[in-house]
Amino acid sequence: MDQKVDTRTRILDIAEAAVLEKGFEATSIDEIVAGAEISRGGFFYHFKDKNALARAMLERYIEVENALYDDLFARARELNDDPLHCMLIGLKLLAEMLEEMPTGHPGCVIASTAYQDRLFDEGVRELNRQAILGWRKRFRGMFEEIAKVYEPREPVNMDALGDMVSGVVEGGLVLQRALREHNSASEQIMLFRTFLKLLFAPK
Amino acid sequence: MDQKVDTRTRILDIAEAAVLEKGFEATSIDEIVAGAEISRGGFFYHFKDKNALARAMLERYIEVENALYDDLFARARELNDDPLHCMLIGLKLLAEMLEEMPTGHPGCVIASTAYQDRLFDEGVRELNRQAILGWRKRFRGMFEEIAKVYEPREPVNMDALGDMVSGVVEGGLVLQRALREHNSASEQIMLFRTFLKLLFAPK
DNA sequence: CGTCAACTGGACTCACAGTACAGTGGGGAA
DNA sequence: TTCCCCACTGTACTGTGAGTCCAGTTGACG
Repeated sequence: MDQKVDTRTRILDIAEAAVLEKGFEATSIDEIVAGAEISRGGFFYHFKDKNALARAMLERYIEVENALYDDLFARARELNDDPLHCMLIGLKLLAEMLEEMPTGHPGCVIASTAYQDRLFDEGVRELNRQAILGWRKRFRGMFEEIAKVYEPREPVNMDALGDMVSGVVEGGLVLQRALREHNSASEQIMLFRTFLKLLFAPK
Repeated sequence: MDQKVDTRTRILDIAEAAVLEKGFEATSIDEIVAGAEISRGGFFYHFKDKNALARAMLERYIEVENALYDDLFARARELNDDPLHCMLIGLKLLAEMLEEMPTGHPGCVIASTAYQDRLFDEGVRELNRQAILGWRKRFRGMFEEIAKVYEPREPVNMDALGDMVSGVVEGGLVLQRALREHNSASEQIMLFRTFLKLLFAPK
């Protein structure tokens, strides 16, 4: 079924590259079809419409992103057992990774779909929402571990702090795109890291 | 020339509301034309194409946003002369204002255009860029004033810290849109405020 | 040998952006 | 009073891209 590289995956690969480069709306089906060397009929055989494509892309993105976070913080944990230092190392690794990514980062697809809202159906929007809620849960858990060891210097809402990881990444990517600077996102993450250092500083 | 409400302004008003609600691409010219009660010819008399409309909208947005910041921090300054407290009060006011805005905040147009990139011409992109650079300058100046009085607890890049205001707002608005929660942006600003309190805390 | 999944290819419809241009109504300058 | 021009109206057209429909082809497998 997928000896060479199955067509569906090839469509997603081509679409992914195009969307990261110029956005979803600016990417035409004809273009994807040409890139994947299939017919228009072939495209619609795999995806009911552009919405179905968006959904499939988002699903893949979110999986990749989650795997990336898993890997990042697993590596950080190997380097240091302390939850705070693990977090700080993980964020450093994330910042470095973002600087090395020339084109774009999966995260930006979240913002992209969020801002083109009505172009997508409820399924896509809900997927988006669940992804962010998943990251909230993930990071809130980590922050709670940290808070057990280091009492926060100021009271903070742990859900909001969890969201701040996603928020800083998304915001950084917006800045990066608009400014045409390639390190804005990593700079913003490093500032967030400074925040955490101060927030959980031992007395 | 503009006794009732001149047509150009009326077009911009209608377009603004529609774009804030559902995004630029999802807003058709026919729809704007119907809303403003003019003919298609009338629209193209005022705007060469959709790009020109985007540009005019962005220009207006950026002006409004700048006026808003001027006003906010002027009010903050009246309440407290100290640069740090002025900043903290200003951010509080901003957070409150964001919570009261039901639909959307001008800022989101920045992210929106940043992510639909190729849909717009270089003029629009450059406008976007200059707006963010303007805010960087504005907030960097304020942070430098603060740093003169309160030495930062950790070394920070002042440009990046200036950008962080825009980044946190943009990121917060992305979260807010995606999560369908109305207070994410204000929560994120309040966390950023906590960061500043810790960063510039007297020893 | 038949059948089913995975396509190809072509001919549609529809919506929307954008062009072109002829005409019109009203207010100010000559 | 006339004329002119600004701010439109209205119609008709082109082009592009999404999406539909469907008849036909090809190759793997039972």
